[in-house]
Formats: sequence, structure tokens, C-alpha cells
Amino acid sequence: MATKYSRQREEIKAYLASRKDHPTADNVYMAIRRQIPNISLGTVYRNLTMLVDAGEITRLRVGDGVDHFDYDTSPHYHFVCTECGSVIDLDMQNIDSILKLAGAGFDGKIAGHVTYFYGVCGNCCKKENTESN
Amino acid sequence: MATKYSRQREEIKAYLASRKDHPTADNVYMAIRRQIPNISLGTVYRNLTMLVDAGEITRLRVGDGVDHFDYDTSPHYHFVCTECGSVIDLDMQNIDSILKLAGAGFDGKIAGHVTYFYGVCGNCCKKENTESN
DNA sequence: TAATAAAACAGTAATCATTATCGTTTTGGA
DNA sequence: TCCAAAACGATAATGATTACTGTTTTATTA
Repeated sequence: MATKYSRQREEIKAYLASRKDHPTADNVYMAIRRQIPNISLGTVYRNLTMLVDAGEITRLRVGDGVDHFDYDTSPHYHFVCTECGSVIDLDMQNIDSILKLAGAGFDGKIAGHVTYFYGVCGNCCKKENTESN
Repeated sequence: MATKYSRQREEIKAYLASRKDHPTADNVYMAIRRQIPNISLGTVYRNLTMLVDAGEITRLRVGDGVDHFDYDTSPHYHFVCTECGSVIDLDMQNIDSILKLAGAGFDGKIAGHVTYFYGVCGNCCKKENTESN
């Protein structure tokens, strides 16, 4: 039952805490291998899932087929660039008011919502302007 | 280049048109096999992707790791039951106004948003009440 | 109607992210 | 120090999806 210390898990947490892009399991694996060269990818997945279950990190699914992880568990929204795939935090007020809209005339219980935005990020916008033919 | 007729694709379209739950590729495969017993799963995937690219159907990603498909391409929102996994259409006004909120103070171009709701559907609510200990 | 090239097919192999298994190592309390 | 539980590394398995390949279908043209 009790969770025991693991250096691997601490490194994973520290790495996620240091990033505000939203790394995938493979990103984490590649990064942690600099500190712990023989860490296993399975260990990364297991610890990421443990941390999600413990509420210490959040799992992000933004439709690109790969899970991203976020050390910031406070409710906030994300933007996904359709050009480069980067996932960026948005500074935006919460819109839980849409739960009421969604629940009107629905016969189940609505507990929450998932929202993310997509488009072209600032960097990719710049590139497009520079690459003018 | 030109798209040629295929009975398989027509059956897939007709099946999707007949459903308002949101079938997965495997759901479609199982259903079409009643009409075309030796249809290949690859054919189902290939045609679903063609139809999505042609704008005739929509691909839905609701975080359960499986793509769902929707014959209704008009903008609308979905509810996902955390108990039974069913995906249900919501009759809810559009909330594209949130794009303005998201774009304020963001240096890229926001093109759209993905939103879905989760909770317990009407059927599962009923079951929970019936299964009282 | 026959010839033909492009498109689509069925069957199967490959890919990719993720999870499960298993024998070994680490942790932490007695 | 002893020991059971937890975690590990390595690897196999899974499940959804895509890619490949030789065959069949479609649709155009002679």
C-alpha cells in the first residue's frame, strides 16, 4: 500500500517541475537518462501514472495520440500548435459556466469539461512571415 | 486522383448515417461485416480517413484512446460517460466566444477549440439508483 | 464490347504508445 | 540485521492504427 521513496520518481517530478512545455513520456525518458542512464521506459510510465493518480501531476490529451504531462495541476487551458505540435499554457479565465449550458436539457450529471485550443503558435507565425517567397 | 465508387465506402457511410451514438472503426467493421462478410479492417480505416478528409464525416477524440466517427459534421458538442464510455450529442449553443478569451494576451493565431463534457449519463444514473444496497 | 490504367480491395505485416510480466534490487520498519 | 513490500530494469504483450502487396473493381476510351 504505502508509497516508498524512489530516486527515479523524484527525478521525474523535478524534471516536470522545471518545464512549462508539456513533455511526453518519451521526452521525460530521454531527459532522465542523463541523470539515470539505465532507467527503463516502463519505470517512467509507471511513475507518471502514479503521480497522476496521486494528483501531483496532470495527464493532458490534446488529440495528437500521445499523452503529455503537466506539473501544474491548477485548472488552466492549453493551446496546441497545428504546425509544430507544441502545447502552450494559456492565461485565460475559467469557463466552468459552460457546464450549465451543457447540462440544460441533458438527463445525466455533467461533472466537468475538457477544452483546448488550436491554431498557429507565435513562433510558427514568425516563421511563416520570414519564409515569404 | 479521382475518387471511384466503392460499395464498401457506401455501406460505411450509410451505417454512420444511421447511428447517433459515435461508432469506432471496430464498431463499423463489425457492423459492415453483416453486409460484406469479408471486408477488411484496413478498408474500414482507409475509408473512414478518406471520408474525414473529404469533410463528409468527423473524427472525434474524447480521450479514451479510440477514435470515434460522426456523420453529423455540423458544429456541436459531446458528452462522454465516465461509467459506460458512451458518447452523446449535446443540444447546446456554440461557445466560439471563448476564442476571444483565449486569444487575449496570446501571441499566436487561435483557429478553433475542442470541447467535450464528461460525467455520468442518464442511463448510468438510473442504474446507480436501482443498484441501491 | 474489349482493353487498360487508376483506384480500391483483402489479407497481412509493421508501427507506435502504452501496459503487463517477472526475476532482481531497494526501501524502511521490526 | 532481517524481511516483506515496493520499485526496478528488461522485455514481452497489447491494442489501435497505418503501411505494404498482389489481386480485383471501376470507369474511360477505343
